[in-house]
Amino acid sequence: MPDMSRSEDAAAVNALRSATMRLARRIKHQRVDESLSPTEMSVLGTLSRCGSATPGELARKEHVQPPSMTRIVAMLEGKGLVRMEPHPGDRRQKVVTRTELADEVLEASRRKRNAWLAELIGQLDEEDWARLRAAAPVLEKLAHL
Amino acid sequence: MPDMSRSEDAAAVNALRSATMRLARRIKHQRVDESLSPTEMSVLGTLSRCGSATPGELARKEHVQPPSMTRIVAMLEGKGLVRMEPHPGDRRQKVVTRTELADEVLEASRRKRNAWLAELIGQLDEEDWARLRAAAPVLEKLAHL
DNA sequence: TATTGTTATACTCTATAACTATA
DNA sequence: TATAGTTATAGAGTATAACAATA
Repeated sequence: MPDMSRSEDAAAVNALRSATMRLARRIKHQRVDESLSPTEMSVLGTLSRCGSATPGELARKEHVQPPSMTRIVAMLEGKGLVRMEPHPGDRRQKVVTRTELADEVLEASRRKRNAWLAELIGQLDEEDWARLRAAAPVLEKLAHL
Repeated sequence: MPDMSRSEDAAAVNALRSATMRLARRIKHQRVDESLSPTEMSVLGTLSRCGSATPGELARKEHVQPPSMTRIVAMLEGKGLVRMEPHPGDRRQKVVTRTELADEVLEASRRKRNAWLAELIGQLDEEDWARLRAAAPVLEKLAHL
């Protein structure tokens, strides 16, 4: 396991943190649909990963309070991006499912952001890109830990 | 230069984008001072990198409208985190400078986030960490392009 | 006349508290 | 009595429009 008492390692952690934050901020600016708030997009992303979910589950996953999720989900439903269905077996709950339109919006968003990032990466040399490519799966692992 | 027509490269770009966004979101949650908004912290970070700046410059760098920056800077001044001085040579403008207290807050924030990230990285094996360490400077380069 | 910064005002997003329906 | 979701209301953060001071 890595030993953070080494100062080069501490410096690498610092570089990683700072670069990740800054890069993420720039990626976030690349929005395909200005009419969807970041959280609304994020909810669609969560639904894409997890399939369907109840409003309560979504609120917990997005770190948002239940009343806020009520509003967000109602907005998404109004835009035709999710469907609300009764929960089978518990009539208090509801099930939120994304529509095909939502998949299209998500795909368009991914495409735009990937294109922007690819453009940026195009300015690196082969060696740097090879290092980045090797680290991509590690970053993914880290993001899911 | 990288060739994005290769599908493995496109997949790596996608992984990079998604992992960066998710990791950044988790780092952002590690806040040392709940009384400072993300943008306020960000302004302090900008002042730390660029030294002093006028409200107009800060508004452009933070992608915020001038009236919003007026409010933010006033808030930071009220908290003793920045000083406002007259601009030498143009009496319309002002110069915003961070205080020593701001440096302390920034340092504490960096420490907390680095510690959190180091903890996460501690769960990787040596090989993964070596890949990540090698990519850190490339990510930095990318974030500043 | 153009530019910098501010004031006044409105909108968006989210939170807390109180309520309804179901378990 | 506890839980899922909603309604009502308030607060934070940002935007646009109109204004003052200076270039």
